[in-house]
Amino acid sequence: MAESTKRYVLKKAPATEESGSPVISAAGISSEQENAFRIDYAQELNPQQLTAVRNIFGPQLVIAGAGSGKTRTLVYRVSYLIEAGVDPAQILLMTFTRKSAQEMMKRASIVLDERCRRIKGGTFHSFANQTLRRFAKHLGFDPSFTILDRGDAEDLLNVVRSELGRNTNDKRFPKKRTLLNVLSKSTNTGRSITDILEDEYPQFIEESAVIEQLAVEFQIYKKERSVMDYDDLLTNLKLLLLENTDIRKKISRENQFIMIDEFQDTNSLQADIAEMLASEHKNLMVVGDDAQSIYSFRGANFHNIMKFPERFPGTKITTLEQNYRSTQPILHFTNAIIKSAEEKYDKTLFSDIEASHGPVYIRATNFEEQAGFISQRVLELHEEGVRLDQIAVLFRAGWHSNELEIELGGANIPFVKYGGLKFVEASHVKDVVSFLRIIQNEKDAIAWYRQLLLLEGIGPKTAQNIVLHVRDSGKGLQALGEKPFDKKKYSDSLQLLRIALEQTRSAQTLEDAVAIATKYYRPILKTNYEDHKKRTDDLDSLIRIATRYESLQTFLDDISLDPPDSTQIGAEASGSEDDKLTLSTIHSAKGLEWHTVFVISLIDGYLPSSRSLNSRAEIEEERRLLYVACTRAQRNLYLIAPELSYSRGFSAVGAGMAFPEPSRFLQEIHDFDELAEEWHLDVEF
DNA sequence: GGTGACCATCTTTTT
DNA sequence: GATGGTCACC
Repeated sequence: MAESTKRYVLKKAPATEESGSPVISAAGISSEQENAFRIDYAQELNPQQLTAVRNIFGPQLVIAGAGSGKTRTLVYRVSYLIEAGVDPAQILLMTFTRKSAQEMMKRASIVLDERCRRIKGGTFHSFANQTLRRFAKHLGFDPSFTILDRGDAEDLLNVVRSELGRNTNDKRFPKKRTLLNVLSKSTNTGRSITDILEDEYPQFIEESAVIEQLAVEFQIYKKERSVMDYDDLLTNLKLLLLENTDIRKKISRENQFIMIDEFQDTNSLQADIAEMLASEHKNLMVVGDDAQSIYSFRGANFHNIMKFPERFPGTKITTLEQNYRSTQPILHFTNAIIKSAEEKYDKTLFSDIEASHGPVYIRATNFEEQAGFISQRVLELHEEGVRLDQIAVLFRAGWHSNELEIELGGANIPFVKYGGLKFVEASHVKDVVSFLRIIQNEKDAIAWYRQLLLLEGIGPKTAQNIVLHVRDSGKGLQALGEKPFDKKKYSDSLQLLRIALEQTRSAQTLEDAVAIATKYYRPILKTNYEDHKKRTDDLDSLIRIATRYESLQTFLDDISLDPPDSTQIGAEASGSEDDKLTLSTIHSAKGLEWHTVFVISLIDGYLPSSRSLNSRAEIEEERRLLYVACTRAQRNLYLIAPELSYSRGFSAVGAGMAFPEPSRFLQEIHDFDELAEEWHLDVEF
């Protein structure tokens, strides 16, 4: 507002290093032993971190504030265990994404040696997947089961729904998306379907009996076809451990030391699994921060972390409060964000890192100006010697970066985007993947459907008949050429499909298999999609990704459980440039950090999202989201709130969105003016 | 039973 | 601005 003609200026950020940690004498457990260790843990870690590392037996809870060296602690604990003589294969490290597991293993092997790469690590889902493949038979599943992603699960649910006679014209019945939300929430929270309906979807309460039945049918359907959705991976693992004491004991003994990262984002189902995995030895360490709980929509409940000591009597609790990441002014600001939280466990982060400037707050006139400022500022920082991969732009939802992506494209600034729509979720990629899924699991009806519906002349009904025929005839693919399905309309294309499937199955390498699949698919792509030119590049990317895998199964598993990022693929193709700006949803930025962070579109309705205003709990989670975003910054933090947004037709918030207020979380900060400096932008013509 | 044109509805966030 | 659902016609 002030009529400032001064363009923004910024003093160079001091290139501060992490400060050294205090030393504490090695008391207790095995100091002679420790003396023989290659790493001087007392030298490398602060006292709290050291305590957490040395505590190797029994349950342990580590409350770790943002940037407090949580990863460092886990990494050193891994190496400590190995130095103490633990077989790396007996260490299980559960993390939120496979990427962070790999990152930790990498760091651990730098700290110690290659043995650290032999520990087991991954997400709950990937661990469940591996375990279930070993013991699938005990649950009546085929070990070559395929995994349904969200869309597949919804489609299958729709099939079941229509078989129950609730398909058309029924405005009173929830859509597949809602249905899956309800079922998923029920499994992930352990609450009954009726309970959830009453609470969140009262308009459908009358249908609760039907929905309960639908849930049962859905389970049967999936089992018959040897497919599991994300939730099944967890529930089936739990079931396996619960019903087979000998298997549970075996698995628990195989994993003598279990560590779980980001525990505030696990749900009770995952906590149950963790408990059973540790049942034989209780060597379970969980690490988390209640202030960073941002996954309650997936059934996570940050109270879980506080309940951990009740669940595991004798839990040792360690709190890490010193922050090694951000400057003190940034921490003053982030502490202020979380201070307004209704429910919090007091924890004030502090840092040794001084700085002359705090977070910067900017009101841009609109989204284009916001984008323009970022690209200009990024270029300047780059000039000053900050690598692009040390800069990130964070936002609430994937589409919030639309204008920015255009701007960056125009300014030739390379970037990767995380979160939002994924490469493998694009329909043409799913088409090819479903083709491959048929090879792995001939019973996978959803994959069959998808393939068959691509063929001219085949609709839902014929597709269903063909799938049933293939299953019941017992002749496998040969059945595709048989009697009722030799109609002229589609028999030729059906034969082409059969031949392609057979060729793919007998391919020597996975790469060949994917190449055959895409070759078969290319003409279909051309007729089905207007913009097939753009999409065809993705098929090449898929082949390239396949080269990294040995077996079809691991390839397909990773596609569902650890999918490659969409724009990363595009960027991979476009050049060798490694130094890229990061654009990311706040959720996907979890656990990461950058020299400079821009948090954009900080207006009410965006953050908090207009869809999260239904309850105090939801709003509080949005606040934590802002907290997570801001605590990613090491040296520079820019907060941007556009004054104008377009309300193009969609009426989620109505016309009021045209002149949005800055995020309420910013407005709630009392000393905002002292904690952040405001810059005014001047556009030069 | 399949197709295609028209309409509505959304889009958080992730395994 | 895409995707899904509905309806009328083949």
